[in-house]
Amino acid sequence: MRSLLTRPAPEVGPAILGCVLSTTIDGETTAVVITEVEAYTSDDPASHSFRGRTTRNASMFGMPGTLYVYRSYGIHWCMNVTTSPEGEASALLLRAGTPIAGREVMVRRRGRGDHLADGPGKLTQALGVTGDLDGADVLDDHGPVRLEPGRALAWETTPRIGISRAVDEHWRFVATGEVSSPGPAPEGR
DNA sequence: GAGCCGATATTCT
DNA sequence: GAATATCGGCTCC
Repeated sequence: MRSLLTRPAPEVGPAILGCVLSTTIDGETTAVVITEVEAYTSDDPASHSFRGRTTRNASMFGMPGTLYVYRSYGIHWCMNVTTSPEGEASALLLRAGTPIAGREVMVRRRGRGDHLADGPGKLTQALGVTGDLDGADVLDDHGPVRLEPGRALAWETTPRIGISRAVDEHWRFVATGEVSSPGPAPEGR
């Protein structure tokens, strides 16, 4: 898994779709199948790391599998997983997932029963991810956030969302078709 | 279902 | 002082 992540984000993106992302916060475990990501590279004008290392984006320069959590629009948390070798600031923004475990916990955290994790801010809220987890290693089996292999999914690329630079790079990867999963039926989109 | 708008923190100009 | 890797609630079809 670590070697998989030690590549540029646009290559890792499609492989991450279908993987299982789980968190254990305050003894409560939740998990989703990743269905939507965006890639950001070190020489990418739209990336937080483009202007060099700062206190906020330091985790982006860490080893592959490092979690980078930042606050978006002052209100929401967004989570990334660092790719590429240490020192190279390439990362995947995790945008959405399908709940497969701990659904009740997500509903409580979100304060509603639908649209649990179909957006970047919603995903972090449903999983209980906050800035406290910035810098965690997602490949640590005993860590609070874990990334595990899953089923490969069909996918397509689209332009990235909410940015103004390098809009022509189609580095948003969206899973298409059904996510086969145990448990309650996943919500649609 | 699509489209507008306010909330709010951190960074950069 | 402006911009931003967003969301939820509101309106108006």
